[in-house]
Amino acid sequence: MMISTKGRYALRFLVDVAANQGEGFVPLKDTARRQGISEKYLEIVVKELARGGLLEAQRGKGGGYRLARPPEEYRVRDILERMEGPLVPVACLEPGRAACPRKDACRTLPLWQGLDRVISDYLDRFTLADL
Amino acid sequence: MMISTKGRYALRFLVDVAANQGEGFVPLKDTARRQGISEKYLEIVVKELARGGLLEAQRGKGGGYRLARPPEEYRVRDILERMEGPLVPVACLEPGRAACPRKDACRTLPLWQGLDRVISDYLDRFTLADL
DNA sequence: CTTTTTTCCTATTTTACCACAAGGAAAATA
DNA sequence: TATTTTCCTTGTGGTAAAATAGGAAAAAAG
Repeated sequence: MMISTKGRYALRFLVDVAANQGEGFVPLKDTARRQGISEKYLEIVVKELARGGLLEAQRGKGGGYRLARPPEEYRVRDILERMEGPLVPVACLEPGRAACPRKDACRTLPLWQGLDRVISDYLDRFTLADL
Repeated sequence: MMISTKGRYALRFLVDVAANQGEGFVPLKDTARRQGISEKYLEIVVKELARGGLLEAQRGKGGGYRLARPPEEYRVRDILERMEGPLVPVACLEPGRAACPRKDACRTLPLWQGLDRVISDYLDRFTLADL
């Protein structure tokens, strides 16, 4: 599996907030109920989004979350990478990794590079506004 | 990560066998050495390929493995799915799974279906002969 | 028939991550 | 001051990845 609940919930949360924020803030509790996601677990996910500057938070009564920017500025790939780490399909393509000693002779490397490319390109074509 | 060492090793093993089988069998030990893979672990991977009919095995001296068919009849996707299970990017697309109750309202489902499509299409374009 | 080479089989281990659950502290509003 | 919300820490049960260990069974060569 490439995308865990962390990434999927993050996306669903953002879409829900985008759809339900008028001028104010959307409390996590409401989204959790609407989306049928465990409140406590969603907290973990959302906190990560807030730390990444994707969400603005407001505590206390009338508080909650809202998008930090307009929906069309959220690339799906950025959201997912924040939660999942790099979305490479195989370990040998991970950034910041010592180059594989067989990289020049490896018959399969080009295959993985192509796959990585295809996935990245696809996910770059979508923003929150498209959902 | 989408593809684990199981899938990657399987592919490398098959490529190595294809390249090194003349008329006879290629012993696992040799491939393990050439590819720098743990012999014992590679056994597990290869046994799965043999059970799936992708390889023919011969025990004893002069034995080893060879391809059951010509290289161009091995689709990369089939090889990987044998080792990894279904290659879907998210759990909700797993075959034989109860349909998600929100599937009609889900804003993100089409995104995942498209991603799944893109990945499958890419991996269907390659066979062992291409590597 | 014995030795060597190879695949075949079962079990165990280590490590890491996933998907939560629990309980409260701190802030903000009414 | 009471209530609502986010924030923070900690624990937990399950599952999978990536091996490792130790031998049994077959096949060929001597």
